[in-house]
Amino acid sequence: MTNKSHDHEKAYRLFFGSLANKNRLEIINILRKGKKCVSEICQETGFEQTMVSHNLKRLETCGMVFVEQEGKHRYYSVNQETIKPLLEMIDGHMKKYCCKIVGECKKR
Amino acid sequence: MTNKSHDHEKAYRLFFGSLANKNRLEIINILRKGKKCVSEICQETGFEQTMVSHNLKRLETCGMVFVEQEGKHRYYSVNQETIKPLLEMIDGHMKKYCCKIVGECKKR
DNA sequence: GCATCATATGACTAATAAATCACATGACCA
DNA sequence: TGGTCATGTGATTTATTAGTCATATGATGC
Repeated sequence: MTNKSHDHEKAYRLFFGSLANKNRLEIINILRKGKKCVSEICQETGFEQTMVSHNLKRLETCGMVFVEQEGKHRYYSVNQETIKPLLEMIDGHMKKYCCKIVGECKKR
Repeated sequence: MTNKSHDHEKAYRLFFGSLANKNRLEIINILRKGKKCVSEICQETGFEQTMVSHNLKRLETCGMVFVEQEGKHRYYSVNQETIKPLLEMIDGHMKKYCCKIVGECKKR
């Protein structure tokens, strides 16, 4: 296939992979409640700063969160236009299928 | 935290992880175009049957696809109610951010 | 310009997930 | 009931990803 479709596929993979991770999931769920800077996220989660930064970068790369500098702090917030409704929609799906998923996993 | 919230988190992780993979992404995009059985998917993609089955199982576990038996064949189809609109919404996000994502990746 | 606080980055190791291989099951028909 | 076609499953190997450590950058105030 062309390079373009390869890039395209890679971007999708990166996008989904961004939330296929316990820590990033926790971070984005905190940000859903409102804008936060790195150190606030560290405090709220107990995570290491470097790990939080790495993960925020990934979320930012994928267009899931935006960042703005305020003095020495950098405030992160979820993309309200696309990601907020998307996450809500996924919550809807999960309301229906979460039990099933958990159940199937436990079988193994 | 409780077991319940742990399960919850695990289900989300599994859900997102399901599409964070080149092959499953290709499979679900084929299914978006219509119901297909395993061997048809193999033909269209050139993938091994066992790999396709493993991946379909994962998609099915997450409620992304449904399966129905027809003779010796098993036909898989995307969940029209929740997953179809979800994928369309993500396509919308990607239309805006795909270039950014690809770009950021290439820097490294 | 230097100290310090907040955050980012790169390289490496550790953890996780995916593909493959060998085999099992299940439907159908002779 | 035995053969074969379609698909599923478990175990192992291989590949990918994430977290950590050490260090860099960047803003602020003295």
